[in-house]
Parts: sequence; C-alpha cells; structure tokens
Amino acid sequence: MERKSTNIRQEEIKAAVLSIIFRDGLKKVSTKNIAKEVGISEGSIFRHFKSKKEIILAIMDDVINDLIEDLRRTSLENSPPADRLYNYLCKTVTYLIENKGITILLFSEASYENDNEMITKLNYIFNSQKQLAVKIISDGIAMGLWDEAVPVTDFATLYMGIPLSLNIEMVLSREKFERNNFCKRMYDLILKILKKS
Amino acid sequence: MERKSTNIRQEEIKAAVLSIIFRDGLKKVSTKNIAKEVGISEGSIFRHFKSKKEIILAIMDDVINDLIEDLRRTSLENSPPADRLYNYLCKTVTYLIENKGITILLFSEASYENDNEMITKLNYIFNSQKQLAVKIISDGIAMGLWDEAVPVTDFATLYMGIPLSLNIEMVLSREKFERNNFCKRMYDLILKILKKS
DNA sequence: TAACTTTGCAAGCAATTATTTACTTATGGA
DNA sequence: TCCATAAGTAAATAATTGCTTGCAAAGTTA
Repeated sequence: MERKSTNIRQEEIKAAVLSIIFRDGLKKVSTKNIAKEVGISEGSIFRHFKSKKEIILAIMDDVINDLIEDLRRTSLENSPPADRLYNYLCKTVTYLIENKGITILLFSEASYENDNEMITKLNYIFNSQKQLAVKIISDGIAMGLWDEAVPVTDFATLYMGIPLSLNIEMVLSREKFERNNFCKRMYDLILKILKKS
Repeated sequence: MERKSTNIRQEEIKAAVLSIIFRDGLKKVSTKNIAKEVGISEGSIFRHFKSKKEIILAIMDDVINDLIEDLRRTSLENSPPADRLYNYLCKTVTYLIENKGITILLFSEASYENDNEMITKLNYIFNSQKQLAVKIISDGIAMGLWDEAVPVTDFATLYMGIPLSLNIEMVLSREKFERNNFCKRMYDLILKILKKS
C-alpha cells in the first residue's frame, strides 16, 4: 500500500485519463479504468478529485495554463509578426502532438457531455487561440507587412481549422500521421493569404 | 398503438438521434431516450435496427449517399474549377448547417467509441472530401488557372479545416453562429492561395 | 509515544446502459 | 375470412456507471 500525496496522484490520474483516451477512446474513461491505469483502487480516485468531471476540468485548466499562456506570450512578443505567427502555429501543433489524448478530449468530450462548465472552458481555449492569432495578423497589417484587405476574423477561423484538421487526422490514423514539417507546410500556405498582391 | 413500416421507423429513429445530439448532446443518445423521442417503446427500436451501433452506422451511410455523392458529382463536372470549388465548399457548409446533429456525430462519436467500423466510415467520408477537393484544384492548375506551386494535398488539409471550424463554432454557440456568407467568406480566403502571383 | 490527518482499500450503492424475453395485436395478401 | 408476418409492448436481463461507506494503516506533528 504505497502512499503518495494528492498533488502527485492528481497528476497521475490526469495522465491516465489522457493515455486511456488515446489508446482506447473516450468511452473507456471510466473511474474503474482510470484506477486500474494508475494502479490504485477506484475509491481512491475520489480522495483526490471530488468527481470525474473535476478531472476533465482540471485537464482543461492545464491546457489553459500551459498552452494558452505560452501562446499568449508568443503573440505579444515584439519580434516580427511573421516569426511570431510561425512560432505560434508550431507551438500549437507541437503541443497537440505531444499531448495526444488532449485533442480528442477537447473536441469530443464537451460535445458529448454538453456540460455548460466544460463548454465554457472549451470556448475560452478556442477563442483565446483565435483572438491571439488576430493580434499577430493585425500587428502585421498595421506594420504594413501584410495585405490590409484580409478579413482578420475570417482568417482566424480558417487558421483554427489547422489544429482541428490535425486532430481529425490523428484520430483517423492514430500513430502513423505524417507530422513532418506539418506546421511549416501549413504556415507557407496561409502566409500566401496575408501577402500583399 | 399506431404501426408503421420498418422503413419509416428507421428514418424516424435516425432523425431522433440527430435531434437528441443537437439538443442535449451525444451522452443523451440512449435507446431509452431515442424511444421516447420517436414515441415508441425501447424494445421496438430493436425491431428496426439490430443494435444501437447500427443506427449510427446507418446515419453515416446517409452522409455518404447524400453529401459525399453530391460532392463527387460537383467535383467531376466540367464547369470552371473556380465555380466548382465554390459550389463544392458551399454544398458542404449548407449540409452541415442543415443537418445539425451530424457534425457532432461524425467528429465526436468515432473518437468516443473508438470503434473500427465507425472509424473506417469516418475515414472514408473525410478522405473522399479531401480527394475530391484535390481533383478540383489539380484541374485548375492543369488548365493554367491556378498557381502550380501550390502543394495540393496540403491545401486539401487546410481546406478540410473549414467544415471542422464550422463544426466547433456550432458546438460552442449552438444557435447563434454567424453563418451568413460563411462559405463565400472562406472561399475568398482560400482562393488567394491558389492565385498566380 | 500519542494524537491526528491523509491515503488507501473492499464492498456496496442506486441509477443507467443496451439488449432479450415472452407475449399481444395490427396489417396485408391468399 | 383466414393467417402468417411485422410491429408493438412491459418487464427482466446482466453489465457498467459514478460515487459513498466503513474501516485500516501509513505519515506527520506534537
């Protein structure tokens, strides 16, 4: 009966959830299976989280604290907008590839549960990414580097399709997705929209 | 005790599933709730479908027969590629907006269940759309209308982000999504990538 | 050492799941 | 009109769900 602190167990539980999602699908994320994955009893899970929903919300908070805050910093740098946009996109892609279960959790769990708290968090994650992208593009246009005729919010909607496409490709072909230079290839494409003609 | 033929009940059951998904979320799609929505007993459902999974697969088949086959026709027309691309995109967008539950079903249920048969069908739906888009773009390039330097498969990946973005926007803001001219706006953006410089 | 808190477990909870059962009744062609 | 078939039901099925309980033992602080 090895004992670990709640902090550690919380991390183990969140990691277990993501592993199960990526390996077996969202349906298999039951408290019973989480317990088995961590190596503790089912009841113990409720020592560290008050409900299953709290686990999911905690993972979404991790995304906000890790990814979104990192993206915010990138977006607000004062390096050239082109560099910022490239880093911005690649950081997102890298994060999604390295935290595999997260993409499925984000884009499926909220529409599965239809839970208000989850949808609010997902909305924040999604719209933050959009708005921070808008910031970079607006800067580039204001600096006279990019085409001022580009509708920035529409562009941001199209931009958000990139991580979403990546997500679906990963769901459909789990391991063998061709991620080589994925962000560079997508970056080159969208840059053409921004270029002055 | 009104009685209807299996054909009719199957349509009612599929429609009920989509209604429940859009109104209450995927989680509420239980045989009990489907029965209530249709107005029959739970057991009756199994007179018309051999399992719940068969209902989902039947809806996916509808997408293949209705949307994908329509897109195939559009893609293979011999009208100008620009017209074809515009119609192609708008048909997809219109279909997704008019069949609300379908977007959630397609992009969430497969990753929820992690079922091979479902993933195979989703893969077919997704890749057909991609390949048919590739066909239109390749035609445009071959006719000397568009930039031959555009990497067509990368472009198709970016293109697929459009329906995916639409899906997420609809999940996040159910009714009040600004769908006005959505396809025209997205079309104008991606056309800039294709234009010769 | 004593007292207290935290972490652990096995067992049990009520609720829900998809599906099957055994039986009834309506419909449509002979 | 007869009768097989198709379409309906209520109720029971076994399995699973998230979560709670009661109690034991490990860690921490005094």
